[in-house]
Amino acid sequence: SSSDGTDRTEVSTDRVSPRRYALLFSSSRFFVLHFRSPESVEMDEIMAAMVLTSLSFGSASSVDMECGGGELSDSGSSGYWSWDHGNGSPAPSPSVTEMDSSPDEGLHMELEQGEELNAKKTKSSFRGVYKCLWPSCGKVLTSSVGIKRHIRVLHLGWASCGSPSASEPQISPAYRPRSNSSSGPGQSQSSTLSQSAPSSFWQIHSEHLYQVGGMIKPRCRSVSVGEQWLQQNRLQPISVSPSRNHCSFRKGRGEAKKCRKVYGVERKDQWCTACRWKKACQRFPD
DNA sequence: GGTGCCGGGCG
DNA sequence: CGCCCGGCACC
Repeated sequence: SSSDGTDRTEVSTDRVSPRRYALLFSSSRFFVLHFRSPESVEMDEIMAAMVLTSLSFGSASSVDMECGGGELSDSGSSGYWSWDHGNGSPAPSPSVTEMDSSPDEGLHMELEQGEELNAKKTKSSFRGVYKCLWPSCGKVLTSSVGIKRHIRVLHLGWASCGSPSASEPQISPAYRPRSNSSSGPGQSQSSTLSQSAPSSFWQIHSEHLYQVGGMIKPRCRSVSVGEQWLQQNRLQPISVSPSRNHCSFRKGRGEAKKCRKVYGVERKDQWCTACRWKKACQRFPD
């Protein structure tokens, strides 16, 4: 459904602190500096998408403003966001909390020691000001939504947030940066979008999607039951052959005795209805 | 061949 | 939706 994307965006983190922004931005720089292959542009885009995704968690109201209210999607160039420092909107309170072992899944494992140091360095000069670390940009904004929009519009070239497939940002001409917004650095990069993603990023992204999807239990019963069965038997679900990893997967025989074995065919009237109807046994589930 | 049950048909 | 069954995979 089309609302999945936004739901997924709003779900998990309202606890991303400004420090987390700095971490993300610094990691962006990290990859920009270290990958100079032709795929670096793709990496930049995906990284920026991740940054945007995380930024959108920063303030719950910003998500609502964009996805719910629709101001952004309708008039992206209406100057809703402050493009310079003159707005006077209060900078986000730098409530720097210790980055504990909160379940931050993919993002956390991206941040390793070196980047962590870099992040701390960034954070020291990070007093409520958001600096775009896009290569050769360095735009400074005072609000998270501003920087978010900045990256989205200038560097990604897309502004809609309701796309169900977050991995496919689309270039929307209506949201191209205006001539007076800022002298467009990185415009040449925003013109080429690609579908392929570097494996590391893609793992994070797909894992996130997978985990979110896991909350919505798969409709196909044989998958979930099959996974339970596999876990009970200490087998790796990954070892399931790809030809039967979807709804066609048929779980193996469970160890539990079913109505047929317990009562026998001659006392079929004592079976559970599911067994009588040759469905999955409800009385003795695996 | 027995068993469990998915997929689908029927009323 | 209740009921039934063909057919398949597992044992």
